[in-house]
Amino acid sequence: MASVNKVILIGHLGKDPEVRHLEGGNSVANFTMATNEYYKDKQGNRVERTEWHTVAAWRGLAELAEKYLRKGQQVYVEGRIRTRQYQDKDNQTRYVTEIIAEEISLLSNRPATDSAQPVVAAETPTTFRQEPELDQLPF
Amino acid sequence: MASVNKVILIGHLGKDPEVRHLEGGNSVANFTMATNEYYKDKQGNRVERTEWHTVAAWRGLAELAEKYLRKGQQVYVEGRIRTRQYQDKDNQTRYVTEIIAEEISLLSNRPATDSAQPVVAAETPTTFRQEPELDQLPF
Amino acid sequence: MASVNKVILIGHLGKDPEVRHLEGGNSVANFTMATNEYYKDKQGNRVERTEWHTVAAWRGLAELAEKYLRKGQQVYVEGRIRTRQYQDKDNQTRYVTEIIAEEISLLSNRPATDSAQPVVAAETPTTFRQEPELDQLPF
Amino acid sequence: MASVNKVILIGHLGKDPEVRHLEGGNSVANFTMATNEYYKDKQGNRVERTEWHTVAAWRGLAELAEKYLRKGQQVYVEGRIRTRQYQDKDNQTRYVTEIIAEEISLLSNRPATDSAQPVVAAETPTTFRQEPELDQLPF
DNA sequence: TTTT
DNA sequence: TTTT
Repeated sequence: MASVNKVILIGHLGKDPEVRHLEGGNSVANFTMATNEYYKDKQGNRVERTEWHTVAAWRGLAELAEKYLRKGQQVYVEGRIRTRQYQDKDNQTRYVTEIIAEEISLLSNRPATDSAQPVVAAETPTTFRQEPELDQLPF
Repeated sequence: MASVNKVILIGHLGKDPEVRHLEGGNSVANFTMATNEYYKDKQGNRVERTEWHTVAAWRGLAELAEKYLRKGQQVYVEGRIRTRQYQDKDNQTRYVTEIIAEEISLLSNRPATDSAQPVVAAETPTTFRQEPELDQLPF
Repeated sequence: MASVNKVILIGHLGKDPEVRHLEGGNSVANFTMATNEYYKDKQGNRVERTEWHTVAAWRGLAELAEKYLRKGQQVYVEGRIRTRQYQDKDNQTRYVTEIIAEEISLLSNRPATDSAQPVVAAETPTTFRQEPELDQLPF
Repeated sequence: MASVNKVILIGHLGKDPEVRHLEGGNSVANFTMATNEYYKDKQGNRVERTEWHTVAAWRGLAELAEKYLRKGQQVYVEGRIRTRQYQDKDNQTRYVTEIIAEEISLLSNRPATDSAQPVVAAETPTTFRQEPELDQLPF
């Protein structure tokens, strides 16, 4: 029977997306997002913990991410968890967990202070969805 | 800026889907789903409350709902809330709130006792997504 | 077996919360939230549709809503769908669907232009959860 | 402003939960869950990919997980992503990503074939929530 | 590396 | 009745 693997994040981009164009014609944009948790320590002091998420946007979403996302923006990301394994330089198996984005929405328009111009014009679309891939079609 | 309107339901179908074919070529399947809440009343007794949800699946999803969903099945539905208004027979404005399905997954294969044959063959797809409509494309 | 009834909304408040104090000591805050959908009509024009959601926050969340939420703010609301029935003035049964809030987060600090002072100080908490009720405890 | 870090999984347990009792009185249950994706490869063949998720349930949820969860059961898990770093035996920094469970619901009652008796009696609660911790209280 |  |  079916399963569900869904992630919903709201946070700020830690850096501008980095886009790579792969052999075979695919492209992927990677960026990081911060979410914050707060708790009180044993002395009752407010403590903040930042969780950093690595997001990967493929194909059409990669291009939209490259065009519209900038460091510091507040975004909503919906996607799924994927853990890849690879061999490190010592030939040991390592794992990296990423969020594969399926939908990205802009929640704020404010770019990072070191980004020059306003990112998004007023009439710009603010929700982007991954076009359905073969692997999302019923079969 | 963007907004989000998302519903996630897991429950059992209250009846087989009813499909209507609209003028203009569109079709829509309607069914109901029950979710349950439990609480303790003031005497400490366990009380169960059933919430009934009306789900509408359009176009391609309507056909899949008609084909694969049966009363009693446990399903996962992801969608959005939509409230429509209409005039009742006394010409008063009334409102009805529905869940517009965007994804439906089968979590159990058990049909209602009054449904004759097994609903889903082993090799049947168990997750269905609405094909993207014009209103889901970035523009 | 268990069921799930979950709603996630991101949108702007249509009005300040209205708080009622019920006999029995309970309080409830009601407010509306807008979410927007876009689609292209048959002529290819961009059309916007606004969906209005009625949110109810009970007890502790009611007080936090009253204190921190204002018309125009962008908020994240997580909750569940509840449809109540009541008798209208002609003694006919009517239904109203609400979102019972379980978590509310402030995504923007900007109050409506007609709200006088800044709503939230820098050090203000920005995520509020409903304290667990009897009906949320395992039993 | 606030952020959101939410994960929703539906899948089957890969093994019985393993519970550790930590110094300081805390306990944690770890288990794995599988979710499946399907896609068609370039030859048009149906391919299945299994994603394995590591779930950690703390304190009260750990005890409930130990008592009610078994290999093979279908569960709904709601939680948040957490990546921890640690030093491996070669003193290199490594990362591991887990889902910290906040709610667990039983969707099926079927234990793994190698588990002896039925896991859950008919009247057993089937939804478990983490009791709110200090770090979940508004402050 | 974000944000308040 | 919100927002861009």
